[in-house]
Amino acid sequence: MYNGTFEPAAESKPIRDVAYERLKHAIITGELPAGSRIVETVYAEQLHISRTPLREALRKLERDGLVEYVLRHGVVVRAFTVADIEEIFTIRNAMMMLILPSVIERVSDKDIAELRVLLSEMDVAQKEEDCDALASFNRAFHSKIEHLTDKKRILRVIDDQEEYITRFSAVTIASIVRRSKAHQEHHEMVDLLEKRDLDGLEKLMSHHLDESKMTCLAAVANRK
Amino acid sequence: MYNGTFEPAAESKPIRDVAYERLKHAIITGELPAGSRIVETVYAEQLHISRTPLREALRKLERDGLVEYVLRHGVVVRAFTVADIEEIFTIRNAMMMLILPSVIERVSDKDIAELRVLLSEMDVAQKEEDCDALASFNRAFHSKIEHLTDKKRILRVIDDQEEYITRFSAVTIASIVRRSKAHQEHHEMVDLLEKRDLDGLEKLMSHHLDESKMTCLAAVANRK
DNA sequence: TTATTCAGGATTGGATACATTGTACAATTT
DNA sequence: AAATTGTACAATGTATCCAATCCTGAATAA
Repeated sequence: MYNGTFEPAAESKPIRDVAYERLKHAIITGELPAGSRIVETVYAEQLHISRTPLREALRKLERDGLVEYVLRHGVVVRAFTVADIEEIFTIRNAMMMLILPSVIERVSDKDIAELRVLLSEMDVAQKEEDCDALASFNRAFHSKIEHLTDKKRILRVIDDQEEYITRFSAVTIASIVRRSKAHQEHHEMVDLLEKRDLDGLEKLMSHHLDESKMTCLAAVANRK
Repeated sequence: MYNGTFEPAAESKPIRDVAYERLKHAIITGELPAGSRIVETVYAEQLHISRTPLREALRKLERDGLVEYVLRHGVVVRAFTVADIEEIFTIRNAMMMLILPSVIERVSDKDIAELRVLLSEMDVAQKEEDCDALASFNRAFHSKIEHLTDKKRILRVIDDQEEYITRFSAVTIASIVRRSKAHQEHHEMVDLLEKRDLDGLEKLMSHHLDESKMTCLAAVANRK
């Protein structure tokens, strides 16, 4: 009888997925700015992999719309215009309204308790003005709420769109005024969730996303 | 002086894209039913290509959500549940409402004339009960209207969702009652477009998509 | 009979080699 | 000098090769 421990069975992701995530992260954070050309041989070498898995990763990024494939020229990181940001938030807002009923319906007291824990961590980050921490907490907070839905496909659309704007989240959070207001709204959201107040949550969330969009647009416009 | 004709410069797509489209088509039409395993060597041979481009095509399908990747087992065609169809139509409807204002704003008399040409072709197909032709005309009709918008990202979401339900369009059109009603509504849509009646178009489109959803759901439920 | 082991084939993961295409720039021609 | 051609280099497109893993099923042991 085998009495040892089970090895995690080398549940390693394929290397192509590692490459995919690394590249995606680089694009989203702006490390790879729009217009950058991704030359296969260069990045294969840099990631210490061969071209085959790297190319598979590029094909995924292509379908994500993060890079553009130019016939026989390879891929180039795509640019984001103000119109893009506008649309992304529009989509996100509309999709959010579609899932909120199911979120209210499915949220448990345990979920709310967990959200409150997150909020208290965010309180600290807010007080200490730790924008990096706040950015990732924000994302976790919204993600947690969204994932309460059972509408997998709508959720996927939201997730996709959010990925696009992650690259701007740092910029958005830099605004002190908005940061404090948003933080307050996050608290209100959990209160409304606890009360199962769909109407109130819809209004607040819609407002919250609109404000976020405005700040984002302003920040991006300023940067130019 | 060169006086001949210009060759189309062999603007051939990469083989991986051909493979991608072929496989996508096979999945969408149901030729490759849900649950089918796609073995790389088998399909590479069948398409007379090597595994490399085929794998790139599979990675695209993976991001499309049409196939599922199982660790070290390759890809399997994903199944569609009733809930999926429900969500797909919900997304499509919501996104449609978001672009209609821009559609009304941008539609030209030339566009309307072209839509009427399409409609007259659809009249014939409708009269002759040529469901295949009607299915592709339907798609072309809706596609033409949607593409009048300048909201590229929202359009992309719509297109993505529509791709998913293409596999059911034949089923939907099979319903004689719905077919005739839908055909009539298509005529009304162009009338409303011509009048630039946003309100009317929103109502009609929303109703149209709802009816389409119902028929689709009924057809799929029956098939089991 | 039933459980187990182990060999062999099948399949995916990844790397490498070769082919094709495109680009840059120098050489040449007008 | 301007335009054109040619050539070398660089990058992508595709095929093939090898390794690692998984599955199957026969052979064997309990």
